Parts: sequence; C-alpha cells; structure tokens
Amino acid sequence: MPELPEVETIVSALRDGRSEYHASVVGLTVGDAEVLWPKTLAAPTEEEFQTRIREQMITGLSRRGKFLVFCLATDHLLIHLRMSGDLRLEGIQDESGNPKPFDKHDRLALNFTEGSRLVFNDTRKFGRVWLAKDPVDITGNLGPEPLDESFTAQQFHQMLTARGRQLKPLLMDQTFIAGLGNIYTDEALHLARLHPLSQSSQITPDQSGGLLEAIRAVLSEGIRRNGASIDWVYRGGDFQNHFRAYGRTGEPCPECGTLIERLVVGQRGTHICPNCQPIL
DNA sequence: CATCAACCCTGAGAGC
DNA sequence: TGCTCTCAGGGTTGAT
Repeated sequence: MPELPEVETIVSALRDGRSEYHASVVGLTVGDAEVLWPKTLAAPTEEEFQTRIREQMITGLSRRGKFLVFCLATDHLLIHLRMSGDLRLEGIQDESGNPKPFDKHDRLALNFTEGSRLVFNDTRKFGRVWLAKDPVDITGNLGPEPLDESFTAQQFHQMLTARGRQLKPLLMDQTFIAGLGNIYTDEALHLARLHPLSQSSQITPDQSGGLLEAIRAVLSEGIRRNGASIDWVYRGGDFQNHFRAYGRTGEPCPECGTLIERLVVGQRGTHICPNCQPIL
C-alpha cells in the first residue's frame, strides 16, 4: 500500500529518471489522454480533462502527503495511488512500431508528444486523478508533513493533547498529519513504545517528542530502502524485510523477544509487542 | 468532536 | 481442478 515513503520513491524516481523509469517526465508534453476506467478521474469531467490537459508540458513533480503533484504549464495533475495504484513510463509503440496494448488493470494514460506515455495502473480501482488550477483545492485539508523540519515536537505535542482520540486512528488521519498509513503507523508506535489505543490527550511531552522522532525514523528508513513492497504490488523496495511489528503476528519482537500480537484498531489490522507497548 | 459501519473493488487464500 | 466464501486495505460518507 503506497504510503509516504513509497510515494516519495516513485516521485523522485519519476522526476530524476531513475530505477525502472529510465527517463524523467519533467519536460515532456502531453499530447492527449486516454481514460480507460472513468471513475479513476475524480475531477474535472472527462471531456474537460481531455481538452485542458492537451499540449501542457510537465514542469515539475512533487509530493504532498500521499499525493503525487505534477506541475503542468497552466494546471496541476494530482494522483492518489490508494491501495494498489502504480505508474509506468513506457513507449507508446513496441519494437515493431505497433501500438503497445494496455495491461489488464490500466486505468488512465497520458500520451506524450515525445513518444512515451505515463500509465496509471490500479488493480483495485480505488486510486484517483485530479486536474486542478490550484493543488491546494485538493490537498488543502491535509495535516503537516512529518518530515518538514519546521514542524516541531512542541507543535506535535500541542496537536496531540488538543484531541481526545486513540493514537493510531489519529496518526492515520490525513488531516491530522499527512502521509502515514497502516504500516508506518504500526512501525512508529512500536519504535516509540506506545500503545495504539492510548489516548492522545494523555501523552507526555517526552512521549510526543519520541513519537515524532520515531515517525521520522521509520519514514526515513522506508525512503532509504525505496519503500516497502507487499502483497503483489512490487516496485523494488525492500523495507518489508525490516518490519519491527507490522505483519509479524506470532514472531518475536526485535527488542525483547515477546511474540507480536495482532488486534483491530479503528477497523485496521494492528500489530504490537504487548511487552514494549503497554497500554497507558 | 469521537466512534463506528458501510462502501468502493479485486485477488489471494481457505474450505470444500 | 474449480467452486464459493471471506477478508484486507485508504479514504469518504453518513449515522450515532
């Protein structure tokens, strides 16, 4: 499931033309778009999308939370990969000069005038694409970026204690803090030795500081390892081989050897060490 | 404001 | 072999 580190990995590779993307998308000009699964396009209408995106050059690419933000000449293209979304950059034609057929779960494609295309593939059809003048229209309700150095432990503590919620659902709330999903939340809580059901209002300044450090540590490690590849969505990362708690039910905790337990918190499968993460 | 359930989808894995 | 059933998972929406 693409979370902040997976999106960051894709964004930086696509921008710099690294790994499976052998060229950068920056500088390419959109010829036309093909919408293969209409619900993928969140806004505007398909008709308006087609006419507006035509002849726009990609001038930059960045990330906000789990959104990819493509800066175009006069618009912004935003993509949220949700559960199973992925992006592919490939030639429009095969070696023989024939049009390359789409794969089974391809949902939307941008054909570039340079002869390549960017294909959005999404098995589960949860991913969405927007075209907007101002990206803030889409991302405006997101919380702060956890890796932003101007975001301080004092602010974080103030935010946590201002709310009365269970820690895990609060951390996964994108309007509270942007970019954390199920995997990195479990990993950060384990590293910070905090229980996912603990009340945010009860957290001490030290614990808030430790939690922010832990969030930054697991996100940074995820980015360094090019993200995690789990289920059948494989894109080259190897953070999945270094999980502390996530998906390790019945296996020993790396800190103390106690067996990792699975519980359900806020409708999400949750993994904890009952010894390292006592309930407050 | 917090919590909870339903919904959107598909493929994997279990059970038969 | 192949059928049916259950479930995960991010985010949105609506009910309590």
